[in-house]
Amino acid sequence: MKMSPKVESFVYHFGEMGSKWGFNRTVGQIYALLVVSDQSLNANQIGEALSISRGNVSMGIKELQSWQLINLKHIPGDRKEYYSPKGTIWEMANRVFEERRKREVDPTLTLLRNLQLDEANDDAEVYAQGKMREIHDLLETITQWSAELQRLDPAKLHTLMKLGAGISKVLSIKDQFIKPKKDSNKDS
Amino acid sequence: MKMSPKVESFVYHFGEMGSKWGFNRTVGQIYALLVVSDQSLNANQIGEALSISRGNVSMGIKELQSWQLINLKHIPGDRKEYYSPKGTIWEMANRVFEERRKREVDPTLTLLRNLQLDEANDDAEVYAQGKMREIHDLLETITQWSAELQRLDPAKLHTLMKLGAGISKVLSIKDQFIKPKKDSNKDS
DNA sequence: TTAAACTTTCAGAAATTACTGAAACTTCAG
DNA sequence: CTGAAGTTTCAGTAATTTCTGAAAGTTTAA
Repeated sequence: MKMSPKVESFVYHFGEMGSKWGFNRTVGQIYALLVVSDQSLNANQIGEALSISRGNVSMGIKELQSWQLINLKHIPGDRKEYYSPKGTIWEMANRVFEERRKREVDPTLTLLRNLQLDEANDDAEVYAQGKMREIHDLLETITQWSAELQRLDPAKLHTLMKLGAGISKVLSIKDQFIKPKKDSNKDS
Repeated sequence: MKMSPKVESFVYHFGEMGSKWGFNRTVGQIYALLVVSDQSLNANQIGEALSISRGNVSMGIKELQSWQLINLKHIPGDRKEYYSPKGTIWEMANRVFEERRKREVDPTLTLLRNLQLDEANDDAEVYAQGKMREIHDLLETITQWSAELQRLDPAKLHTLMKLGAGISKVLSIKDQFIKPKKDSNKDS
């Protein structure tokens, strides 16, 4: 398993990107390699292509499984396990967002809610709690929207997104239909 | 400068979060501290509150400036510089997205485009280029949408977001208005 | 059962990233 | 100017994260 120069630069670049997106360089490289390979690969092939140890491949695979990003396949007459990316690229992006939400955003929301419950002891704490509430609301809003995005059919959503107008036109249409209720959101 | 227990757990938590969002623990802590403080703080106060060295504070401040996340203020009769967070929380989130786009997504798009330009040498490369194109299109779509989001008035957008319906209703409304053109998107 | 073929685990080593603190630099009042 | 009050830089050190490879574990064909 030798990578072609194109695949190689793709894989190395996505190793670096991966490390900014929640998994380490090697994990990013393994996933990138699987995505651009037209066939499933076994652990030895992966290790050989990326020049990393067998143990490291195994850990990387495990990590990708915890993100639900890969499929495992058995080829008849071969005892090795073969790996391939699960779902489309779009589904992959969704899954990464979703997983990070669970791992990072949810615990933050819990913390912020708990800190709200504590009575403030002085003005400084009142101010701090106000800011924490702003952050809480922002995170919750983003979470809700992204949850709804994920409930849509990916192919349809993709088409809609590419279709043209973009979100500002969408929102202006929404505006004409959904009139703000009188004084129904005192906060913010 | 001693942090209250509430502020302390908030600050430490956001230090950890920060390290998953593109800056290191200390930078996250400094920003979190400034956000919940009702007054601007100078470098000594920050260092004391977080128990970090003067040099580290300086590096953190510099990093936050490169993300355009803080303001600098001079208090008459005091030669120290005082720092406070710039803009609202929502603007902060926008700025972080925007900055990461510039630093991470744009170079990726460039790479992917360059790899497209190279003629494929065999079937495997044709397959790989196809996948790279999918990733390119996904990133570009996300980029466009987020750019449009940022062009909207933040306050209005926030209100709209909290208003109710959510994106799926918005999209179904859009659907009724914008009919797909006949066969106009052969790709995807 | 057994043993060959494969996968996983994990302690220690290597690589990377972050932090300290002293020295260099800057600014400004007198 | 001068020097006191402040900020920044950066070489060396510390902390953290990642990787290796040998040993332990698992699976399956015979």
